[in-house]
Amino acid sequence: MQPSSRVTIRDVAARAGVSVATVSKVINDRYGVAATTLAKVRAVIDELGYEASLVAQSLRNHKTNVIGILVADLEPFSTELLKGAADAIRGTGYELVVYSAGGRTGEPSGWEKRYLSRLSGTLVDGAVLVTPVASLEAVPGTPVVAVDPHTGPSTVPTIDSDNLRGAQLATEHLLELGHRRIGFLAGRPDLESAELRKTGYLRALTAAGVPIDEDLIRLGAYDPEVSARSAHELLTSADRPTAVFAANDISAIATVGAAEELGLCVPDDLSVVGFDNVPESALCTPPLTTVDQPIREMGHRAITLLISLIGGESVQETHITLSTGLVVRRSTRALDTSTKGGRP
Amino acid sequence: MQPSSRVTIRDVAARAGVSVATVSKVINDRYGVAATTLAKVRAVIDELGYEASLVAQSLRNHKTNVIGILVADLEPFSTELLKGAADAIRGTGYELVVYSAGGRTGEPSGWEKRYLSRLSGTLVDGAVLVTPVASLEAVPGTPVVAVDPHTGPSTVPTIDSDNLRGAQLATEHLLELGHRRIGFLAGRPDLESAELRKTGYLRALTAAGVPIDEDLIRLGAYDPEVSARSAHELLTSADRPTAVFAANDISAIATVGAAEELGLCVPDDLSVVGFDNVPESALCTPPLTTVDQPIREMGHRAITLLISLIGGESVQETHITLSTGLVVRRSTRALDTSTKGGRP
DNA sequence: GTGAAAGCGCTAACAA
DNA sequence: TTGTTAGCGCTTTCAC
Repeated sequence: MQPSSRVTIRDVAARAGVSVATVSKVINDRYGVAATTLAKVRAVIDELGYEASLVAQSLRNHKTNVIGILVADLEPFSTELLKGAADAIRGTGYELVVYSAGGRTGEPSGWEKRYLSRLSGTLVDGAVLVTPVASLEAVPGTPVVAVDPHTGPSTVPTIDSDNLRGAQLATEHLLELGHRRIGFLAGRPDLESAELRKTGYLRALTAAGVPIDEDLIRLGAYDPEVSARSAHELLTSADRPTAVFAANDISAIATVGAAEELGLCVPDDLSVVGFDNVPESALCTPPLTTVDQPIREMGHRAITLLISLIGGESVQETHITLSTGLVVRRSTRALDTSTKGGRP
Repeated sequence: MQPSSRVTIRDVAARAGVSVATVSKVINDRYGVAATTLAKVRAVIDELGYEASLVAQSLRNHKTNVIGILVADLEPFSTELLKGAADAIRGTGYELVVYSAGGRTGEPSGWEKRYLSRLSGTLVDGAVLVTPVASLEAVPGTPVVAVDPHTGPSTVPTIDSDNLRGAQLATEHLLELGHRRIGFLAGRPDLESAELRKTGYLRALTAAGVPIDEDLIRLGAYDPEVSARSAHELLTSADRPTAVFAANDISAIATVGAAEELGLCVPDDLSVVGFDNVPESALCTPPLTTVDQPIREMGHRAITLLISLIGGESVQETHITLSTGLVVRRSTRALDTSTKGGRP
């Protein structure tokens, strides 16, 4: 008597004394159902609390009105992006489902392709990929947008932020404050975005006529411990930098920590600029001057672009780069030449 | 020639010159396949880049190894919770998929039930519900855990945090600092958690022998504007409070803002305590003293509980309340009777 | 060791 | 207006 398993269209049909086809018509508001039948079927549906199985429907139809977002993991960057995506999806008639690979290592870049194949043509009408490496070629039949693909130019439509320009802004800011010995904590060398940040740093220095000092460039690897170690080396070196530009916020926070340990005061003794990957960067004491990535807007744009693609619209701009800006907070200061840090 | 639609098991079978049944056996590592056949099929699978359709599989099998999290919207609270859930899922063999209703209004509480029915028995083995109102009775056949169900005791297993105790802690903190006129910005009256916070406030006052002044209790409704207005009224009233406890962080931040507008300095002229719903509360200047909800841990516990339930383990504790703590930051201060705020 | 056939829950022709 | 039928992609007996 107790329906331990799910109520199916057949249960409804049997109870209402009609065929499953008729029930299907009722569910989908198709024409050709007598008013009395309609009412009866509706009543039974309510009575049984029937809901059509999304899975069976997707298997049959090939349109699902669901957009998938594939993220490598649910961490600050991706969750921030999700908020933007959620904003964008509102009122579009699409639903959003997020698939998290759970930060699994092991499969270097395979899971996104696997997942996409398993879902495409069935559960989702299109997908947004937020994964470290988006090397996949366009998947046949399923529109895809990659967000911040950390690898070089790809054939899939893309949303990213202007890492190059952001890094230039950061470096120029420090130069304008009078700094000449500016350290750089690099990101992960395998990520395109990290390389762009480095390029921006180098380019700004060169443009200002400041010679590149390789000793001022260390690996931060977006990792708190690696960054702390590198920052420590940097700050205890003979001719230490008076400012540091860190390729992401984790590195920047680690740098502030290292400075404090050495008794250096930020920003009085050392200026620090970070590059936002998470919205919480400002939590740092003192609040960090950072390059601001419009993470939420990236999520927003990814969804709108994808929806156009699904709709079959011919989109001209398929590689969108959103601009970054510098947010000056209390971790940078003009270089006071009288108390300058080098050669104490 | 170009397979515009997805590669199916039939394509593989045809190409390998075997039946679909054989391919299925290969995919699922079933016994009874000759080594040569196995190799050939595997080769074709690789060649064609075939992946089994998750949808078709779930329709057939009834175990999916997928856990669903249903959230009303992707906002700071839910995304924070997701991080905890993602932590918990790691290494369990389950995948996580998040369904967002996109903050749709209109359907007061219907969508969660609808979605759950549409997914259960098919796409997910169980679900975590993070929705304002979790009034649904246990769904037949699908284990469910509700997080922070804002409605009264329900039959479904539950994870929440100790709103009552947290509110008491906050109020006691202010009392210990010498405050007697303590304002309260209430949350949404329709939410159980908000009412508990109010009860905690009242109880602490009563326990301390401080009479309740209804004029000090205003509606904040978890809304920045409503809160700002109420805070303004509170702070411009004849005998204004020297401290305010706000039922959530949004209200608390609005209170600080209102105080600043009136030229009141926090914490010198007014102490403010908030109740965390998001991790960013500390961004406020000055950093807020808040009641800390272990949001991530709630997500974590929800998943582990759900997995036990799916596994059919008999779980004794199905209503778990995680403790809250007070985090004292720079928005509260002992009442200096010489500069006390009332009757200036 | 392999394949034909039934069926998961649903929809869309087409018949009746 | 209604029901019958075929089939979406897959798994699983059960013959061969």
